[in-house]
Amino acid sequence: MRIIFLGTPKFAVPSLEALVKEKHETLLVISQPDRETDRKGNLLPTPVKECTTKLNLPFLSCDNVNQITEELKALKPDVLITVAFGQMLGDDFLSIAPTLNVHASLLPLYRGASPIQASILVGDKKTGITIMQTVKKMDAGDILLQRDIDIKTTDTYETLHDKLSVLGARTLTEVLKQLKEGNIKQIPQDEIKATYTKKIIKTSGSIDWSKSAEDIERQIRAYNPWPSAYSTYAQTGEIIKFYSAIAHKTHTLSDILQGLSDITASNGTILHSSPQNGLFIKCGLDILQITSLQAPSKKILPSSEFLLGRNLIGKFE
RNA sequence: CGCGGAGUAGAGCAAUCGGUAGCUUGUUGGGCUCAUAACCCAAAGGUUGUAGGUUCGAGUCCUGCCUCCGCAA
Repeated sequence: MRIIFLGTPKFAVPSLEALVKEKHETLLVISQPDRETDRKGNLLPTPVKECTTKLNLPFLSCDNVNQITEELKALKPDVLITVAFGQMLGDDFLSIAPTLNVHASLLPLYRGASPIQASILVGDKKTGITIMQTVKKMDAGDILLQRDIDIKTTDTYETLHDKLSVLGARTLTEVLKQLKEGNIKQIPQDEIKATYTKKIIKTSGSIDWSKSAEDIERQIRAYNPWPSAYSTYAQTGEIIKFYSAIAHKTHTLSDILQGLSDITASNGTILHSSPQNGLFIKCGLDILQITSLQAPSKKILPSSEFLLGRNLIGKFE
């Protein structure tokens, strides 16, 4: 099929590669303009742009595709595909040809910018990919196909993102195949069940120690590696980032910690800290054991190594 | 030249005014114990990222370069 592909970040790359592999005719690939910079301030190409250079595909950077609808129409595409593109699409654009979107959740759940993080935060057992029609209302179009995937208790944003981006590519090729054969059903979304997710910002990572250890552990996984869950170490005022942790029931740990610390302390208190046993922090419910963390300007370290060089006392706020 | 931090033993960190480079852990050897991620003794392990400069003397001060990290999503 004749396809115009719109995508920007890493998530979209496997889908684009799949189109090429399935020998669809990729008329044009469009990304947001390059925005990320390295430490020296040089602009970095978007992952999709980088991929097109490698695959030798026609490419265009564009900060508003609604202004080039005529040019796109002239290419006579059969279908337009958006994967994490990042621009609002207007009526003119959507009238060019059927437009499909690859979304990383089981819609109508988690519409919006951070579906992967949302599914981990909530503690869902499953999430998945939805291929749907792109309409003006965000992520609200009719569903063409869904495929689900288990969320493991060890999955972080990064691992789940990578799995879903591959699943997204596979699901997309399936839909295109069905579309070509002309036997595809469209199922409207149940608006009542729709939920929405916001764009993640830096401060989303701030830890509220009055939450349960389980909730905080999921927050750590959902925001690993970015923006990462963090908290202020009261003793020095430094922001410490947390990358992995284990939630323990208070009653199963009280034996281990007995005599070492006061498990009735306030939320955020460091109950125990030693290279041998690890780092334990009091939460609103139960106890969180931090297993890897990072001090400012330092590397991410397992807690055993982190605690060799410095002893943590007091509390996090 | 976007702003900031860092580089010291295998690993993680100290080193006050510029004056003997230490600590924890790991490794190796020995000892002890019913027993441990236990305890005791000993040893090995460093061109302090790199190239220069200042100095009687530089981990420390100055300049260039390399590498890593945070901010900027």
